Amino acid sequence: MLGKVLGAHPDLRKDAKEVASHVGEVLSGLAGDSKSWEQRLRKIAPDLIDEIHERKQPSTGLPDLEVDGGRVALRFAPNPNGPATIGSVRGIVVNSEYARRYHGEFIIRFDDTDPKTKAPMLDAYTWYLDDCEYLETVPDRVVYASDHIIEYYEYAKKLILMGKAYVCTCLRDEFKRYKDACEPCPHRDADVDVNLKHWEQMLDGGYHEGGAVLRIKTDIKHKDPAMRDWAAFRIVETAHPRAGIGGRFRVWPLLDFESAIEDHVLGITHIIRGKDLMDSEQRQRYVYRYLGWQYPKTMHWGRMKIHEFGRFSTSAISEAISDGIYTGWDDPRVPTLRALRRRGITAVAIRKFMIDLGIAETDISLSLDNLYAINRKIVDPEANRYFFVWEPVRMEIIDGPDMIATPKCHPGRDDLRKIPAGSTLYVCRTDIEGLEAGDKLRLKNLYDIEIMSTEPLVARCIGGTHEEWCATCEKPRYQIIHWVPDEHVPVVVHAPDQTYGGVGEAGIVEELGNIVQFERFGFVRIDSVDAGRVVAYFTHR
RNA sequence: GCUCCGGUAGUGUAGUCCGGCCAAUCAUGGUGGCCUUUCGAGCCAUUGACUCGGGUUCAAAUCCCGGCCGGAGCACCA
Repeated sequence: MLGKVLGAHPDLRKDAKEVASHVGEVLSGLAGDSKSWEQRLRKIAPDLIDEIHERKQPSTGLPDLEVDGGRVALRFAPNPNGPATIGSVRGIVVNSEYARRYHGEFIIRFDDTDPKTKAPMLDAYTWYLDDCEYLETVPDRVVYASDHIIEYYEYAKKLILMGKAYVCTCLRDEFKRYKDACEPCPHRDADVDVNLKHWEQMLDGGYHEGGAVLRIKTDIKHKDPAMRDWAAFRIVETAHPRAGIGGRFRVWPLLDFESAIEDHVLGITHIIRGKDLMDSEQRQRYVYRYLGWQYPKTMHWGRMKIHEFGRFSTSAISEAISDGIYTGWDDPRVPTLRALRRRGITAVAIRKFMIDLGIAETDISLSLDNLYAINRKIVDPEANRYFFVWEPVRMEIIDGPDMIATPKCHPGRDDLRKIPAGSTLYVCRTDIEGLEAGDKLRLKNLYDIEIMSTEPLVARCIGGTHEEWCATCEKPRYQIIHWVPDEHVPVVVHAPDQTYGGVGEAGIVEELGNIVQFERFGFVRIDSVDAGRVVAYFTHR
C-alpha cells in the first residue's frame, strides 16, 4: 500500500514515515467485512472491482522454463549399473514433466561408458524402461552412449587438430602435481601431429590401461583446480556387457566428454539435474566454446537425503545384495523404485512427490512420510478393507451364535464381505494383553463379549448382533477390536522394519496384486497368493 | 588447501531475479476437539520460520559485504 502511494508521488518519499502512519490509519478505518469494501469500491472505482477477487496464486511445483527456440528437448541420463533409485526417479519425473508441459521430447540416454568401475548391468537397461512405463513417462527416444563411441572419436580428433586436446602419458599423481602447481605437464605443448600419432596409438593398443589419456586443454592456471585440463578419454581393457559392443573398444570417453557431445547431437535444450554436476557444466563449456556450439540451459536441484534410507549408492546396495543382506533390488528396505512399486506406492503419488519438491538448489533431508501422505490420499478411497490378525491368539466364545458377519468392503461403499463366524476366533495378542476376566470388548461387525478367562482365552457373547445394536437406543461403547474366524488363510506381511506373521480373512486371496487396507494395521499390497498362503508388502499406515 | 552452490516453522515448499500489497504460502508433522462398530483415515481448531552481524534505503526474507553452518567438485566414476 505504502509502495503504491510513494510510487505515484515520489515527492512524498522524504516524508515516508508520516505517510506510513496515515496509510495505517486509513487501513484500520477499513476494517470490516469484505462485502462493505466491495460496495464502496463499486462506487469509487468500478473498473477495479475484478481485482478484489484475484488471489495471488502461490506457485507450486515446477517453475516455468526459459524457452526461446520453441523446441524443447530434455533427457535423463542414468548409468545402468543398477536399477532406478529414488534419486533417479526425480530425474525421470522432472525432465519428463517438462517435456510434457512444453510438448517437447523426453529422451533416456544410457551413459554406459565405463565397463569397469561402474560396469553396466544388462537387466538395468530394461528395468529403467519398465520403471518409466510404470511412471507413465515413456521416453520418446532411447539412446545408448556405448553405440556412439566412434562418433566421440571423431570429435576427439577434431579437437586434437584444433590444438585443444592432447595425449598425456603422465602418471596420475604426476599430473596432479602439475595441475595443483598450475604448471603444464610435458605433453601439453606437443605438436598436433605428435598428439595425433599418440591418439592413434591409444586406439590401436599402443598403450595399456592407465598408460595414456586424452585431455581437453582448458586453462592450466584456472583458479578452480577442477577445471584444469580435464581427462576426456582413457583406456579400459574390460569388455562391455552389451552384445555388439563387448571388446570392440579400448578407449572410452569420460562423462564430461560423452555428455557434452551427446547433449549437442541430441539437440537437448534444457539440462535439469543434481547440482553435483555444476562443475561438470563448466568443464563441458570448453568443448562447446571450441566447437562453436551453444550450451543448453541448465537447472539444478540440491542433494537429496531420505531419512528412511540415509546415504546410499547403487554400488553399495549391489554389494549388500550379493552379501545376502537384502533379498534383491526390490527388497522393501532398498531405495529403488522397484521396491516402492512392490510396496504399492502408486506412480501418481511418486510423481506428485517429486514435482512438489521443485528444483530448489537447497540440500534437503526429508522423510518418506510426505510420500506416504500423498499415496494414502490416492489409495484410501479405493482400497478394500480386510481383517488381518497379527500375533494371533485363539479365543473360544461361549454362547456365540453361528452367524455371518458382513462388514463393508469399504466404509464409503455399500458392498459387503461375508465372514462366517463360529465359536472359535483369533484376535491380536496386543489387543488382549492386560485384560482380565470381566472386561468387555466389541468384536467389530460381530457382537460384544465379556472375557471369562485369559488362560486359556475364553469369552462370552453378551451383546446382540450388529443389526440389533443399531436398532437399540442405548449404545455402549467398548473397545473395538477386529478378529478372524477359524476358517482363515495364513498371511505374512513384509515391512521395511520387520515381518509380521498372522492370519487373515479368506477373501484376501482374491486381491492378488491389489492394494488393500488391513484394518487397524495399514495399507498393504498383496504380492503373492500361493496355495492359499498370502504374502503382502506393507505400504504405509 | 583451492573452487562452486546453498541456508524461510520439526520436515519439505512458495515468495528472493524486478525491495514496499509478507504480522510471510501450501503440504506434512505436533497438539486439542468432533465423528465413527477399523484406523495412525475424515472434519474443525491450533502450533510453529526469514542463519548471524554490518551496510545501502523512507522501507530488506528480498540488494551489497563479512562470519557461521550445510553440500559438492579438484578421478584414467557417473
